[in-house]
Amino acid sequence: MALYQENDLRIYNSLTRKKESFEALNAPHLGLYVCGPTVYNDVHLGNCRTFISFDLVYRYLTHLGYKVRYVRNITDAGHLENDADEGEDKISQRARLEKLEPMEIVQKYTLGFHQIMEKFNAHPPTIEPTATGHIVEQIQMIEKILEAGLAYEVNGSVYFDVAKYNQSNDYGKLSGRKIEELISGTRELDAQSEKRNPLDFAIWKKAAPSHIQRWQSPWSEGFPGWHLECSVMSTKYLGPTFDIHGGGMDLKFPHHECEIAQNKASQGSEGVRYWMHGNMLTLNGQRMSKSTGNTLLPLELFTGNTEKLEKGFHPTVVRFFMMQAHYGSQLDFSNEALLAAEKGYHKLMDAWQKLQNAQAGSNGEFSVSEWRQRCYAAMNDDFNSPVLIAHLFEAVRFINSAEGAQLALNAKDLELLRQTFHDFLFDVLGLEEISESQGGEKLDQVMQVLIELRAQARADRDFALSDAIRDKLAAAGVALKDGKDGTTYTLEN
RNA sequence: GGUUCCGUGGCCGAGUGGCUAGGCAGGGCUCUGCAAAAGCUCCCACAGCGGUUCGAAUCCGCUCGGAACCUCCA
Repeated sequence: MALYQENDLRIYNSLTRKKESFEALNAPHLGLYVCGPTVYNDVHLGNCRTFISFDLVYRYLTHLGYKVRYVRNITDAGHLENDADEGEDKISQRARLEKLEPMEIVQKYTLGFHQIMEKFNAHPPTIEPTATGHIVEQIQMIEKILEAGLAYEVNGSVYFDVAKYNQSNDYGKLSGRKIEELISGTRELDAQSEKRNPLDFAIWKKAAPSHIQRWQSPWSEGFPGWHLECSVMSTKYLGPTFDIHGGGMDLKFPHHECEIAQNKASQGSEGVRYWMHGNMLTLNGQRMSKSTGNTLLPLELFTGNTEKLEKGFHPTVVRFFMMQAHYGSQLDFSNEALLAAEKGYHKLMDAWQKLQNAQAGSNGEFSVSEWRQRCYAAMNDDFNSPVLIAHLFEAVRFINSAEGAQLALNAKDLELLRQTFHDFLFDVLGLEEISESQGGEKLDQVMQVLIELRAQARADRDFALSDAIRDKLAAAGVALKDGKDGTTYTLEN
């Protein structure tokens, strides 16, 4: 029996605003779509949080035994900065600034994005389609929407007719908006616009003469609307109805709302059964955003090469920090919070080291099977990683309380504890052990020599010598810890 | 202005009606030659004001404060 059959996973569905029991459409197969980045710029930490959140989702679903097809797109077709008819798209703008071809920009920042996600130990999606690789399919979807009478062409551009769609559908159901309120909230439609209604959105845009990325279509030489690619690629790879669609909270409106409308208009079904939204990462209480410049780049964070931090942090520590908050909550980023997370991370990993070397004893108070159930219950409750981590720390306390290497567990329970701890720490949370010694085995051997010499000095009660060894090593960034089973060392990073 | 959400102990952050996570920091104790590490333990909080209830951080109302979205952004 697969794990997913014995676990009642509940997911907060943005569409219904409730936690719902998750039922896969075609178990064990499961379709997951996540909106990926627009690759015109370095990916910032806020972007990363969303992808790390959904990496947790992907990992847990996989752990439960689902065969997940995980699709995450790369937006590599330039889209306009705003709804104005003229203007330069972001990729072209960047290409001009860097004196590169648009596709060089795309390549450069796609590679950079992949490198960063790898550092965070985020699994790549199983399919990573690009918008420019699916122009034909996008044109086909536009044709279907036109056939359905829910779009209109003006001067080579095609717009989705939101008002008409809303006559028989509920535009705004995902984000809780009413079309009347949206209309009253918009500025007057300016005379230049080709749109019949300010809420209408472009699904094909005729390219201005200066626009570099352009494709031939039945309507004009131009480029697809931004919202279209996700509708097209999710249905192409996951089918007209699929399990989970994720993305950042900021994409709920209008992007995801438009996706629903496009799906319904082109195929009659809305496509997505469970909508999940990751919340924003804030910096100094404000959202990180490429356009406002309130950002922190992952590399700045890793190296500490920024005024916002005292020091650098290992990617897995940052990941741990993020895992200590629920994906649906806003998380504020600060130097202090990271320092606290770093210490907690080491405590967790030290316990894992001890657990690996632990030996079985006789059964005590700690019930591994009950504890294990609590770990699953935490994750089943809408991927509640902070509660899972709290449970892991319960196990840490138990592990640390052992006399010597022997735990108060029989061999079978010890193995179950080890296995469960490992599964959640590494497979589900996706944490990694920071390799302690960059010096590798050589350093380890040298350290063993020093530790033995110091142990001898202490046995001889030559504390001046033993303390000198300890102090000088500390000054060199190597901390000695005298435990019950001898001395170990850790390196400061 | 509209829509959504949040306000938890020194800090971060879970928790949707009673059983009051967890991490970091701080106090005490144990261990240790000393220190660190580790363990035990203490600090029992829920923006404010009303209301519902036998009982509320948790439900309702109001006030104050903050965030996201309503224009490209994860």
